[in-house]
Amino acid sequence: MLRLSTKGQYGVRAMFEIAKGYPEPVTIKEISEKQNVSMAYLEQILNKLRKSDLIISKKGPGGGYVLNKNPQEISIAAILNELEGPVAITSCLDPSEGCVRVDNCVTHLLWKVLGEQISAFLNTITLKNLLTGDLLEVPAGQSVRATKSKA
Amino acid sequence: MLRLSTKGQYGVRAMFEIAKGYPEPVTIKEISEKQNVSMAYLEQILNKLRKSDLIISKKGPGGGYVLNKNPQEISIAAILNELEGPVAITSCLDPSEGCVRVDNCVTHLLWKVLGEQISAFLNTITLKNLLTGDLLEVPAGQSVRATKSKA
DNA sequence: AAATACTTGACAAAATTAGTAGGTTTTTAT
DNA sequence: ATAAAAACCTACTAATTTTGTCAAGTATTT
Repeated sequence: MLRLSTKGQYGVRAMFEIAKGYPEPVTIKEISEKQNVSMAYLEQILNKLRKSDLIISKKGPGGGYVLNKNPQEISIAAILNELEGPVAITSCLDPSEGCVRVDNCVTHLLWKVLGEQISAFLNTITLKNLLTGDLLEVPAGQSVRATKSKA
Repeated sequence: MLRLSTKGQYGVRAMFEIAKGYPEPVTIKEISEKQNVSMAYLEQILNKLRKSDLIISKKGPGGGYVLNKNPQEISIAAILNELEGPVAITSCLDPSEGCVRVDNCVTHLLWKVLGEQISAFLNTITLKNLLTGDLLEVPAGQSVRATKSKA
């Protein structure tokens, strides 16, 4: 459950390749070869990311894609938001849809909090973290909800 | 992104209704009316939950479904696991599939950690929490990754 | 025996995902 | 100027998953 689509997965991997080359342009062909994703499919993905100003494109020989910010300023959340929309565990919680039941829905708050936790997590991880691999430093035992405080 | 299917959503809501009636049996018809889901669809869902021993069914007049444990012993994670399988952000991370790339996949660890965080969260929430509504007590500002410790 | 409720399996419409195909435009180097 | 390298754009389609419905049974209690 809670699968990410290939667009999101490939998108992050593509951004990783572009981050590796930063600040030099990286071509679709290179990304395609290194990440083993078809050029045509990558085009669609990078197109979206370009329109949201996460990357800049340069045409012609020597061209390619370049990050529009430093790797540490681009979060995984930002990438996925562009490619898959905001985290929305239920359609209810998608800002573009809206909830009919709302008040009498016991699970509404549950999914809302879960979504917020996921977003918070993805916001703290940047391309820099992927480059240096320091994701490993997340304490294994740390729970999202280790303690419960009174409201 | 990261949508839960209706099966998972309805499943949790159905379990909530059964928990509300606990320890008296609750019929499919009641659940259907209160949660506004078709009886036929609910049957499929409850069938799965019964096979995994989360609930017990009683036939005949006065029958219905009953929780097989106390509400505080049934986590949301347990319900969703039965209906949608384990949390697996990528197919790579689904134990029933497996990853070809693994070692050279920079994002593998990222999705693994995210999945673990989600599972940890869902494991801490029980039907009891849904009944009493004390989900509200989760501190709003608490981040999954507030501090970074050295490995 | 009648009422009530659960069981099973097949089927199908709708939506989403995943990817292909083919042509256009811009830039650079010769 | 011209050719090559690269990104850009639009449409289409095949496959898969989701979201259910339907119908004919089976089991239990009163």
